[in-house]
Amino acid sequence: MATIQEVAQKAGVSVATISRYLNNPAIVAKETREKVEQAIKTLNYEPSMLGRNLRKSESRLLIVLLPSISNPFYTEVINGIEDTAIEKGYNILLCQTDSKPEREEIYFNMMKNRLADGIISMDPTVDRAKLIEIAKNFPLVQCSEYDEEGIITYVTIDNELAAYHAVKHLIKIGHKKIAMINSGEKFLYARERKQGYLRALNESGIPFNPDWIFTTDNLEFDAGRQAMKSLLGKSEIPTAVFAVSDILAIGALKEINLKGLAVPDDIALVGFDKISFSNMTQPTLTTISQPMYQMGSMSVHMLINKINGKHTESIILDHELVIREST
Amino acid sequence: MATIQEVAQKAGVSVATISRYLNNPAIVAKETREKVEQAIKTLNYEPSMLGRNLRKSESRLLIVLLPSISNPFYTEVINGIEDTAIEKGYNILLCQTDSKPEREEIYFNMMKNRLADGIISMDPTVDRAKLIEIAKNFPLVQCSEYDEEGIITYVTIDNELAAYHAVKHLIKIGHKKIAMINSGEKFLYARERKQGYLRALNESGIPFNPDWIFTTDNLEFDAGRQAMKSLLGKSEIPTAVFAVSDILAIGALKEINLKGLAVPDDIALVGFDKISFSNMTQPTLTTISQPMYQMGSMSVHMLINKINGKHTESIILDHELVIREST
DNA sequence: ATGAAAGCGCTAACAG
DNA sequence: CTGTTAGCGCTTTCAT
Repeated sequence: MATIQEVAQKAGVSVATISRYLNNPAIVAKETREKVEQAIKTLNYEPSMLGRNLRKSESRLLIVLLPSISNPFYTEVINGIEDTAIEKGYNILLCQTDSKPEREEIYFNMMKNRLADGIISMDPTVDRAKLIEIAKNFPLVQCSEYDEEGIITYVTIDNELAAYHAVKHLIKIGHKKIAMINSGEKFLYARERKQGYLRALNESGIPFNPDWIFTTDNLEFDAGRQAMKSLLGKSEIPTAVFAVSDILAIGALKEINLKGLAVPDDIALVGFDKISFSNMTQPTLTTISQPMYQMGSMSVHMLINKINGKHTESIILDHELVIREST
Repeated sequence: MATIQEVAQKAGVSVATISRYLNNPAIVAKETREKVEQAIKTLNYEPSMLGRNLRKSESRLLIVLLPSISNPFYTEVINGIEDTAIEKGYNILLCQTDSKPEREEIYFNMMKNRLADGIISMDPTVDRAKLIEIAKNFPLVQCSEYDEEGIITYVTIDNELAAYHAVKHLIKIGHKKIAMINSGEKFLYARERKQGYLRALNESGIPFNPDWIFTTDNLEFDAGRQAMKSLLGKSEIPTAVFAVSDILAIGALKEINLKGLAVPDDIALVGFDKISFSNMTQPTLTTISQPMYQMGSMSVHMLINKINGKHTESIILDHELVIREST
């Protein structure tokens, strides 16, 4: 591996000239430039990021913190993050916490150790106090999550309104017995979506039946099945279900099918996220689409602003109700 | 951000001592150690990886090259890679090529620029010549793919045998009209799986019907639907289908359902990969399970061996036929 | 057990 | 337009 010194020697110029050529070829004289190009080519030189990074005290790496990469919701957000990061000359470190604090610790330390220039946190289970402490000392934005205290810059959607739209849609097509499959209320978005659900019911004068809210302890397929199983066992069975994630809805769909019931004729179903699988089920799933790619892209812009010391406002993006076969 | 110098000054020792404390606390005297610990704590010192990396000329980063993170097959392999890498003190850079050469180029350059210590390539569409060139100059292993010339170390399964097992299973439960949904034969695994399909037919004296092989040009859900649509339009319709990926099989399932046919009664279906979604469909999918996690884990071990200059043999892992409701 | 000093590869004043 | 020089923060001989 050739170094900048060797190239300088070969080209008969100083290392500064090589560095200038690398960073701004225009400012070196045409004649010199040609000599440099020649030397670089014959030595097969590639500049070392290690040297550059130390000198500029930056890594051009962004940490993306998420619970798990296997959740299709995140994969689309990541696409937005990645494309924008590359465009801006950054690379991303995808960090799965699996909701384990010790993993989280590793990634926060990488930030402290200057291995990354900033963090995009998408983990809802992250330790709040630690996150705030990091946010105070390093560039950090939250994506799809946010802290109610508003200390941390974020990009998200209006979860209350999105849930309201979903349930309103079910009411509009004639449903009155509407259940909700929610995730734990320790999550802010779960509390907000429940509010939207309640507001929609309330507005239409439909009484709230606590029997029809099922709270899962995770967002996996099986949790959706269990939830539906429970709902189907109630004395009065709902005719429509709003699930706060497509995977939960797909689990519910499975259970409905197993019981010999049909969607949407016996039970209508609305999911959340518009993951690609939601279009592969039989029937396809009505769902709330979040602007996932845009969320990712925006977070990068905001984070890079922060890295460059600029002030950035939090932002709330629009969602969309996608009506398909399940309602 | 405190530096090692400041800590040294505060503790009244030399920077060398701080460095020793950081890397091997045992070799510094107990009394000095305490002074150092005190200084580190009061200054809130965190060592900079940038300095360390330059000095040791390593980045402790591994590039993982894959077509797309949204394919669930890769997510599980990645889990194996990530866990093992972290255990070994490395971090991973997940790099999606989207099968675009220019993206590939970026990541190869990162390697040349010493931003990573090695590459795990899982991309079947990678430019072969370039890959070999990189492999000659840098630590690189292939995961789930391999080059027939055998220059590059790899970890994979026996695709021919896996396909053979899948088709043999269909024959055993009484099928004779067995179609195959394959991906393009530019992919080695596609050619190998076709060989396995043919061998199984041949061994049971079932004549090969070229009408029943459909070659898709991608691995998406819609390609599976199109393939099935075509197969259902043939003069003679097969009673069983072997698809080389679960996503293709799920697409086929959708099309079968739309035509009012039932799986497995009218048509039996076997997929490949055992992605988590293959257990969420109605009916659940019979499939070939690859040891994805282990493949990821092994690749990291092999790559780190290479990084450390040790010789490493390629390896072929076992697959497993998982019989579920679709057959 | 500790310190002094060199240097990893690069960039950025500064001077000319 | 180009060269000289001083580091960025760390590790690692080589002495002591």
